[in-house]
Amino acid sequence: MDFKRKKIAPAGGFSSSQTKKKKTDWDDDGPSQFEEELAFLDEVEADMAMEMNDTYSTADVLPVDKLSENISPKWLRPPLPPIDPQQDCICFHQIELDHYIGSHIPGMLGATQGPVPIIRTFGITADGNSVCCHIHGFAPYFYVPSQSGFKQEHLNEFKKELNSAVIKDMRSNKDNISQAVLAVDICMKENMYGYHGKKINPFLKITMALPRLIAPAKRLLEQGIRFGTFPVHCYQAFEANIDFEIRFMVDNDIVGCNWLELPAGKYRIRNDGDSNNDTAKKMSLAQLEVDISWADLISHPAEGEWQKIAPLRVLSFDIECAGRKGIFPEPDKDPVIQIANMVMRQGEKDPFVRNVFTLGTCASIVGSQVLCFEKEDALLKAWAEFVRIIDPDIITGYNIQNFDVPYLINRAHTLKVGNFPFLGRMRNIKSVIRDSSFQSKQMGRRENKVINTEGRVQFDLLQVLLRDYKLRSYTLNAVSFHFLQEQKEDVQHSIITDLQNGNEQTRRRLAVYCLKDAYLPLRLLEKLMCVINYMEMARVTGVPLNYLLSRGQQIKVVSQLLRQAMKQDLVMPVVKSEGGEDYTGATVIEPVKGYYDVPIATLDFSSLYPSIMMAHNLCYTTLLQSGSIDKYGLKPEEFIKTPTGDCFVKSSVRKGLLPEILENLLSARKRAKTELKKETDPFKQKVLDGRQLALKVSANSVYGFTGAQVGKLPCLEISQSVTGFGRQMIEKTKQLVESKYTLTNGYKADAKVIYGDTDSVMCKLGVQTVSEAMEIGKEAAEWVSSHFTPPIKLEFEKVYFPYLLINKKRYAGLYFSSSAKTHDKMDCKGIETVRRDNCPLVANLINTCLQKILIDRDPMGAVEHAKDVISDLLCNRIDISQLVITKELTRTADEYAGKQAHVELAERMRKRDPGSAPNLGDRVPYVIIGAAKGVAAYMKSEHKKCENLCPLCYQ
DNA sequence: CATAATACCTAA
DNA sequence: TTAGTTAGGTATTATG
Repeated sequence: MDFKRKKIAPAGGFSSSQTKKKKTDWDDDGPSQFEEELAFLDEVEADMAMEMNDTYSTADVLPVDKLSENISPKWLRPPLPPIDPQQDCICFHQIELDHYIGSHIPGMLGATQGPVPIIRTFGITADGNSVCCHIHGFAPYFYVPSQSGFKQEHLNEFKKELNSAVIKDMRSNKDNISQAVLAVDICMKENMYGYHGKKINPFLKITMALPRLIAPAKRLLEQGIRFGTFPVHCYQAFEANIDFEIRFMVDNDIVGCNWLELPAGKYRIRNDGDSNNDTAKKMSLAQLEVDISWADLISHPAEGEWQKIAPLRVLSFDIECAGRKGIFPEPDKDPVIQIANMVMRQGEKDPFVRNVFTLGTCASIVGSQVLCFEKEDALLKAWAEFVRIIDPDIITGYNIQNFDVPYLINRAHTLKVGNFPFLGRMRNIKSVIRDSSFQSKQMGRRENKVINTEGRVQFDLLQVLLRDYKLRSYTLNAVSFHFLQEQKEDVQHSIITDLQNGNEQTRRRLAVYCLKDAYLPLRLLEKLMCVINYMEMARVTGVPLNYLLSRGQQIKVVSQLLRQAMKQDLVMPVVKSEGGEDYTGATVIEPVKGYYDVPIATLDFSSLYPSIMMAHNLCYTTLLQSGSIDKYGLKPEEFIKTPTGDCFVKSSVRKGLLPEILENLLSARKRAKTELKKETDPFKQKVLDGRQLALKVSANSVYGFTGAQVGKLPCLEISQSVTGFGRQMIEKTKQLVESKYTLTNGYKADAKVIYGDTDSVMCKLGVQTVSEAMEIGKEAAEWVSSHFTPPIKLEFEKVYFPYLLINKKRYAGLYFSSSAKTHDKMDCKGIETVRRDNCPLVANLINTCLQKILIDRDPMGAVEHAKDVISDLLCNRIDISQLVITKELTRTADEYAGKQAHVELAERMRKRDPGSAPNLGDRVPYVIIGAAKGVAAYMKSEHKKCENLCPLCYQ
């Protein structure tokens, strides 16, 4: 008998701590692979420097406190070339845009007295110089229809103010004011109110009337939105719930991360001295700080040459703290002992700055600068200065947003390091920690800390991964393994303090570990093309980069909708959102369950919901209200009735905004794809690929937006019509396929649609080979397409052969698409193998069984295998400590009242070691500690004959 | 003990 | 001051 316990390889890249190789004596080990990699970077750099001779002059040191003698010239940005404001234009790649309340600057548009709102944007020139630009004269506003209860005395006050206004354009349009009034943006803080019958801050009154923006509102009010859902009189205000930044960007055709141009003669450069008192003093750490009026600014659409990306500086860092045994480090008690930094220019391969700040001595590390400090406060002070000198545009790391940055700020506060919390680009703005909670159906409730770093975008890799990827584990180690097949340096958390208290060699070991933790996020960012993809998303949807990480899906659609609405002279109403009835969604065709040893052709509608909206012109502005048909005397050929009974006018009467947005997105995607094919430069290819992906994702989220009942502009008539059309289409597709491909029509067999979900049908065509199935599939797709309104299109996508249909939303098959000879992959949908709430043993077992069934075509072999594994399990031949189960802990332990195993476990972990206790949203690996009732009896019974999975696995 | 309610995660 | 949708399978927990 075999008494040895079998080792089960962990599935899904998860590796429990027990399986890791333990290094007990690090001094005896040679350099790790990472150390060699670091050393290699040094060599590469030396060669480059020889060729290019690219050292920067130290003359351009930014006016911050000196960071001892360790300042390296390569930390500095390239020196600013001489600029003649009358002759030279300045172009920069804008990466952040915000606003503040400041005061008037002579020569600039806007109110001359009192506080004025100023837009501020940061960016980088093509040469890598940092720019801070103050944009003057743009005022917040929203539209108020004159008949909606706006008091006449307000209007009179407005007129008075306007008559004395300094902006001359305003005068010529003053007669519009009685028709439509532009009032304050409610997002403005401090004693300013939107118009809700409340008070209006006087300074805003005189800056409000931007004539070209009155025009559409006026027309709107005169004509009404003829076919709009929302009659004007129903709403107090239009576009009152729009963020000021978005308002500015939309009105000026600026999209997130595009290039801005300051034309020669139109801007003023700020400088440090106070010699010139009509020029404001430089307030930022940017190399170039300028003022300009909003009307003078030129925005370049992200096309052609302006698709380029400036050499942005990306800083990745990681800190280590000396925690007490078993207690999670607390910033008021536990010191920061190391901070590792990696700085890279976007588009380059390797970081050009690599260093580590250590508390206490540390032996040298080839490929990295080591900066040793005796005192912790000096270390923190120096690091903050380092950040200000490096002047990063993007700050990244792993969980920096909720751990590293707050910890550093709190620690610096405890140690009274005065200048520490100035991590942004503004000299006078302190970085403070704010708590924010964000909840959405997509991501659940998420508590976050927010730290302001003006001009620098925080790009916490953990947050990116939580948003974009569904993973079994989100530890840096697991993530690195999953994407890079690489792991962290092997240092247990518990020994960090011991390493710190050791000698310069042990601290060196810790420093290498810390460096790798700063390096890995950079590598991951690169591998996953996060920066490029996010920038393309910002450009496509028009929102600033930081919105993409801090806000939800809706703002992206709102931004596009506003832009399109402006083109058609329409304004967006404000609706109060209230939860209501759910509407019917898609159809899932009842599956004919079974194992199919014949090819199954799969036909899909490509971008089903967007194409429905385009085909039928579904939009807010085309929806007809009950009674409108008679009221406007519409002829039957001028409108359609959707399956849900809602009516929309055809595009011949009025073209909808949503269809237009979708057409633009999809045609831009087509363009990007063709450009991608032509492009040979791998960097540009990445950009284009990121772009086409962003375009696809944006198109698909438009439907969701219309159905979001707690949202900015829900319209269930649209969303339910879309799903209604979808249901009709999949049903019709099934009928068409089954009626044409029949024996009587001369085909080999009667075709049968055995399954379908939302936009796809799986067809058994009665043919024996993959290539036949492909051929008929293609023909069928084309033929069926001809029965629908363009651009709706059914496409042949793939053949499954063989195909195992277990249930609705649960199937597996070998996927043939690129070739009829060999399968591309084994495709599993909804089965345990793709779910993250199973123990890996189950996932592995089922995966192996599926392979036996589909690849080896040996179902009985699969049964035998399952029996063997269950037998091993029941006879205790599997090391139970390897049987790791992971489950999502999405609620606080209290809410569960200790009723689920993983919650119980979380509580025990907290008791034993509060430091390692799981937090909200963490995944908790745990082992079986007791079997359920009935398992013992089950084990005693004839489990050898059991063909089902052992309940143990599920316990 | 049977059934309903709920949690979780996925398909599209 | 902010949040994309519905359909649906499977396991676990609550309830009579």
